[in-house]
Amino acid sequence: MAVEETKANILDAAESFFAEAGFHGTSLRQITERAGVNVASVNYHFGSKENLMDAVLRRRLEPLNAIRFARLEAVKAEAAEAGETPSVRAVMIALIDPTLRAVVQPEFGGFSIIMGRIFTDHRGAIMERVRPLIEPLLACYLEVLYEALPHLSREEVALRLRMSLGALQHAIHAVRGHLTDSCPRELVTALPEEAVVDSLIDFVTRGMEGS
Amino acid sequence: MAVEETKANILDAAESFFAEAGFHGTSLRQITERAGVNVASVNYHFGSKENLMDAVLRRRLEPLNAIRFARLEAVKAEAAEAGETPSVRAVMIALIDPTLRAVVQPEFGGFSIIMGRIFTDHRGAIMERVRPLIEPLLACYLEVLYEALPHLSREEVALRLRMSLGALQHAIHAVRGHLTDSCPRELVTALPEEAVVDSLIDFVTRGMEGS
DNA sequence: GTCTATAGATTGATAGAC
DNA sequence: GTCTATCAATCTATAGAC
Repeated sequence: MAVEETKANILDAAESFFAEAGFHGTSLRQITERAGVNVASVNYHFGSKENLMDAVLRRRLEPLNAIRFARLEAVKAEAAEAGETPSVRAVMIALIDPTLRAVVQPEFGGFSIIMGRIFTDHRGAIMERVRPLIEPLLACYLEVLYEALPHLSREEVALRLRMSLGALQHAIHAVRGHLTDSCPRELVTALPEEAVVDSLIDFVTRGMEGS
Repeated sequence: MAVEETKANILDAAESFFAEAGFHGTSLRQITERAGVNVASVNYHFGSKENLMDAVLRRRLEPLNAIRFARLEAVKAEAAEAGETPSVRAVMIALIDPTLRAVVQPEFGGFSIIMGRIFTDHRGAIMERVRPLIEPLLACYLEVLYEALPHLSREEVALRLRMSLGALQHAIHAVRGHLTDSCPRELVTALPEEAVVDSLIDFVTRGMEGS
């Protein structure tokens, strides 16, 4: 088996198990068995279980963040060309649209579940390793939102962004739950992906802009 | 040591460890050591580690849910007396106000972190055990919201409630992060509890009511 | 009810043959 | 690069003295 294929198989298996049972709830033996590789290969290719989790996250987050940065730059450029400040709605679309669309792709497996869990994990070594992947992105979006909402305090804008991220996270779970398996009935949406994207963007735009 | 005191000490220690490292990331030895009790006492008093988690959750959720049910009933009664349907805002206050106020109390320890993690866990034995504590409450709130928003489809209302719960969850983390320890800077709010409650209620009311 | 001691299984990581 | 074998540590749960 080619090296990259072996690594990809390990990453796929790890992603699904970490989503299902969490980092501590998953053993390397489960991962290597599902990946069809040897027990020792995780430590050979990744160094440790923790490094493996890091690789699982980076594989998805780095390309996704590149897109989200680019989308924000495009919004800023377009507004600058018109001599205006970007609209709140345009900024939120730049953040939400690529995120939700990426995350519902089947190959993203349990990534959204892992991220959702990490996002509510304030402690632990893993959060420390994801933080540098998230903070710069949020900082860029916040800068633009401060300009777009000059009548609000920075604290208020940051809190509203945080609440919007919560809405995004749960919307993702609502759609993904629909795609995957057993969920509390009330928490799964029967709406198609398109409808959820639209509803979410309207929801957070109203939330960000109000009063 | 009195029995109830022993059990309470175990529950306190378990709550903080489960919040810090998760269910699988916590050992009974860590819990019993912090609680100042014997290793065997968990199995004596609770039967198993999983039952202990169940008890940790019930201790907080059952009284909190009783309050949230009562608050909803009060809103319904008040509206019925005036011959109207309850306002969306009143319903969201009934849900959010007691939740956020309970959860920021110091004795609630890591409960909000545990709940946040479970809420994004669609699988696993623990979710199965929490579900009956959550679903009936959501169902009651949804019934009232359907009436208050008759121009929207039921799917749309349910999705919006879910997104509001996401906003609530992240608002809780924003305040609690402020009260506790290291968090990503952007994700912690410097605003006082009162301001967060107000901002959150405005945010979700706008989100639920729009278009 | 609380304790010590331990069974029995599983873990992450590594050493060394091929 | 992949394998087997294994180490040393850790885990949950329980048995039995007090």
